[in-house]
Amino acid sequence: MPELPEVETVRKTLEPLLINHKIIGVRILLNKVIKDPDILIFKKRILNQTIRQVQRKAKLLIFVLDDDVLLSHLRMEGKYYYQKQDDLINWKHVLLVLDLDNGYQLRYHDTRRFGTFHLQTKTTYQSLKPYINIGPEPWSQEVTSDYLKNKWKNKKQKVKTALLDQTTISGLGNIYVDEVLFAAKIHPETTVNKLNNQNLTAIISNASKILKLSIELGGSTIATYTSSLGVRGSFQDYLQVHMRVNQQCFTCKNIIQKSKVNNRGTYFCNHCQVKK
DNA sequence: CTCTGGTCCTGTACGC
DNA sequence: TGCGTACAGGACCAGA
Repeated sequence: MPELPEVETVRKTLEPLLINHKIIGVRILLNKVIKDPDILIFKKRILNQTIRQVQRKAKLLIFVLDDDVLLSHLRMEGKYYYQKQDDLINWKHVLLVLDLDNGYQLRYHDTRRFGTFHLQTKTTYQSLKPYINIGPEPWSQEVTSDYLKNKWKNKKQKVKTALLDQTTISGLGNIYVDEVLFAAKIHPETTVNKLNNQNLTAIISNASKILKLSIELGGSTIATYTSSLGVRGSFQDYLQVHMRVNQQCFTCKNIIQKSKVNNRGTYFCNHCQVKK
């Protein structure tokens, strides 16, 4: 589920619950979710640190502790539950548990087991993976049509693929890229070196607009069977193309198409979105 | 260097 | 009902 608006919704929900609570226990039920440091060091270092803030960059959650930051990436299916130690839960897909000093637990749940954690020091994490690979968010001052033109001038990548690459513009995933390209009237298979100034400006402004609107609406909830923290957004009701194959385009009434672009399901209107 | 496709996983939907 | 297959919102990595 989680692209930038969904992760922001999780951040906003978690921060007031966790702030100023100390981690007094840690349980790791699947070792491979901890990318660094080694498990034993991870457990020892995180213990007795207090959660001071919950931040976010693009899709990466950043739990700011006393000395370290805990970086959490939800990938496809990661969710958090905040429950008392004896509250019932289906433990099958819980991969990590933090015990807090107020009797509650923060439980990380991930059916597909793609999520990742890094514990790094506050002073260095911004120059290390995974943070360093995350480019600016669409509303960053840095993101201008000249910036994109420079990044893309010699590239033959399809624009859909280029926008999923988090190093140039961050925060968009498969849903929002389809929506941004529809709003910008650009066909997803257009190669990025063919985009003109107007196209680039339209990508930036629509990416900002769509992500901000979705944040206001609590993100999108698509095919989410378990609600984590009661987080259910409503942006899915405003989707123009994503998940609308064989339905009529709201703009021109032609039929929405679905194809694969670099192996990702891609929805578009081939009348409104002209290929260059 | 750029770009593509496979891969990590489990669960669900759908066709036969 | 059962089985096989395709697919799912992300990102990394090998290899062309």
